[in-house]
Amino acid sequence: MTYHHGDLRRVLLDTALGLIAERGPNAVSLRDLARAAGVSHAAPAHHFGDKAGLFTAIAVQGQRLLADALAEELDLRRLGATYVRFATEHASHFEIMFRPDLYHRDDPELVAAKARTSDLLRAAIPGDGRDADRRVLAAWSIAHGFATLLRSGNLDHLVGDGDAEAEFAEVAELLDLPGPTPT
Amino acid sequence: MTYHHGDLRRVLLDTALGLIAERGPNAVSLRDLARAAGVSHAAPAHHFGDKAGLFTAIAVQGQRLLADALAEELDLRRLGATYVRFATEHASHFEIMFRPDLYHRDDPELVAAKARTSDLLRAAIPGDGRDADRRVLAAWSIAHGFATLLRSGNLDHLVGDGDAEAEFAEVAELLDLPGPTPT
DNA sequence: ACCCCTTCTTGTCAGTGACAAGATAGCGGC
DNA sequence: GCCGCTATCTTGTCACTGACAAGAAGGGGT
Repeated sequence: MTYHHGDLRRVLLDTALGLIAERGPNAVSLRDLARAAGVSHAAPAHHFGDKAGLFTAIAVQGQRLLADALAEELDLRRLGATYVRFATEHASHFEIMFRPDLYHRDDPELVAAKARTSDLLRAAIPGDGRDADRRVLAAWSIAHGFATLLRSGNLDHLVGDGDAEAEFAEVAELLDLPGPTPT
Repeated sequence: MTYHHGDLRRVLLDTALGLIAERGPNAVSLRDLARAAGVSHAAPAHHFGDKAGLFTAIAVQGQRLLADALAEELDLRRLGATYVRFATEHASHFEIMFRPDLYHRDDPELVAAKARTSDLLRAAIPGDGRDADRRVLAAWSIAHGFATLLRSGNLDHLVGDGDAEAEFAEVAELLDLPGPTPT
């Protein structure tokens, strides 16, 4: 229990997410993390190899969570809202996921998780020509842009506090996308 | 010339932009910057006070450049393309501007520059009701999302190398926005 | 000639990430 | 019951970083 509690990796990940939520990724040090988890300053390095390794693990977890969330939404027009909700509910994950300079971009697990997310997005749009690609691009861009601007505090004067998701739903209506399986 | 060349601040800013372009903002240290500029390790601190102060100066410069670029484009539908072009041409600035954790968010100069950019965006959309707000939001989101996803390497399989701006122009057509001054 | 302010330097300190080497615990084989 | 083996975690150390303090160099005004 004391030396080998076997759960350290999970504890470290959870603790790291908490620290990131408080202070942002830049202000998190491996030593802070170790202190917060009550272990020695080199324990994190063993599990993640690197500081980038820690963030890689978080990015992988985030991609999987995002894919899971997207997989449950069938209506294309609501997919964007799901994306925005993910960005607010899993802010720490989202924060890391789109900062490739923080983690190991070519980690196999990460690449796989990312591919799954990307495939889900792609599959949500009917058709497979360049037009369909553009629709994927447009839908992803508007959702990602909204979520990112929101997180960086650039929309404070345009969007209220709790209703970000609802606000986005109305914004997304300006985008010309097909409804749910109109066949 | 040697001791007081009076241009150090500008030189440091330019050098910093170069370093950021090479290695990203996280990998830039004040001491690297000082070395690259050929001055002592504390010289940057004098001009910018802080590491965050350096990034604040870059963010201010970026906001002004962006505002200038946007001010020259009258056609609303091309505003997004201008935004995307700015993000690729001034990648280092863009990178910093939307990382509030890196700089002093409440710097007066920064707030002013940001307000000018925001006003320009706002003024480009006719009307002033909630509908107009939503159009601003939609246009900004899709441009920002596209630019951000592009920069983070998430669109590599969807968008070619040099034609990002053209590709975005086509994507943006899916957005329902009024043409240039349809009065 | 003097003062004063800005600009830049030298010196120093705690904190950080990475690495090396050692300690501890659990587990299978015999 | 004991021996090794390996994964897990600790202790010790190093170069580097950001921040700060104190001082030197230059320039302008009077």
